[in-house]
Amino acid sequence: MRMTTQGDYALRCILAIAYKSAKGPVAISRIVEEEHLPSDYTEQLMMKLRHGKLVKSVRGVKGGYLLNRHPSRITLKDVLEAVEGQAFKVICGHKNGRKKKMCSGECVLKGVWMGLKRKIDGYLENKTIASLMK
Amino acid sequence: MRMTTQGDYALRCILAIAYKSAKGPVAISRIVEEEHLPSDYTEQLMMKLRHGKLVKSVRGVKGGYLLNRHPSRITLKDVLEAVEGQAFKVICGHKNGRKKKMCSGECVLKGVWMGLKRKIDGYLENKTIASLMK
DNA sequence: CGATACCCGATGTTTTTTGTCAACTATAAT
DNA sequence: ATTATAGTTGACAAAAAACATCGGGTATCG
Repeated sequence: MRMTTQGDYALRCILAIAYKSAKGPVAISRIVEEEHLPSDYTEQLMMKLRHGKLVKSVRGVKGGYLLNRHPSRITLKDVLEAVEGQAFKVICGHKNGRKKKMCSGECVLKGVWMGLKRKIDGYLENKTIASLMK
Repeated sequence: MRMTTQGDYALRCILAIAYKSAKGPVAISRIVEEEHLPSDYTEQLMMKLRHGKLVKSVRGVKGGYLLNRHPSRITLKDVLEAVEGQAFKVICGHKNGRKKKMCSGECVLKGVWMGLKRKIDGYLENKTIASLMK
């Protein structure tokens, strides 16, 4: 099990915007410089955050990104889901010949993994961008 | 964030051995058939479990694997660490030009990720093979 | 000795993750 | 209006991780 840099990057971006958007939109170029992130990749992530309604964009000169709601109403889970689909993906199953066969109800492990997922989701739901800013 | 099939497979194997080793060692061939796992790959995983001292092997005809300690003393974390190094790997950092620069102390996110790691490890430490057998 | 089953290193394939590129559109400032 | 800035979009490429296979070994039982 491992985390992805995607999630880490996305959180850095959101956090940077939360801190610096008081006087207008924050441009990707600025985030990228200050956080030392790969610029085109970051752009993609910002797109996902926008599609996930976590940020809104302003185009043109002086443009950039703003948070779409108050930092206290954006959880880490929201951010990770926006860029990764799910904060934690359970892949419980095995190959049976050629086709993948997912676990059925009787599978003990499925329960374990889902329990873990709940734990992880719970942790991430209870941390907001605002809570990281203190 | 996602889990790996490796971890899932390894747990299935350990569980299968726990259930079936009463009358002697359990062969990989048997586990592989009953659990529908890829056989050579499973062999690799069993090797890792052996190096991690979770199982012991018996060679030759009628050979196979046995648990190296009581199911109640093998946690899921033990198993995952044996095959994956760490149950949950934190990759907190970013590229700065060419060289990777890891987070320093001031990094807020590092704390978040480490907190999550603790949560995950805790969950996995508190589940034993025995507890899955009920 | 022969059949079984673990041992082990090397190699190959697939998928996911990470990163790059180029052409486009909207906006502000001049 | 023109130009520079900055987001939009989709396709592509590289790297890493995960998943899997292969082949030649060694130990043990019958």
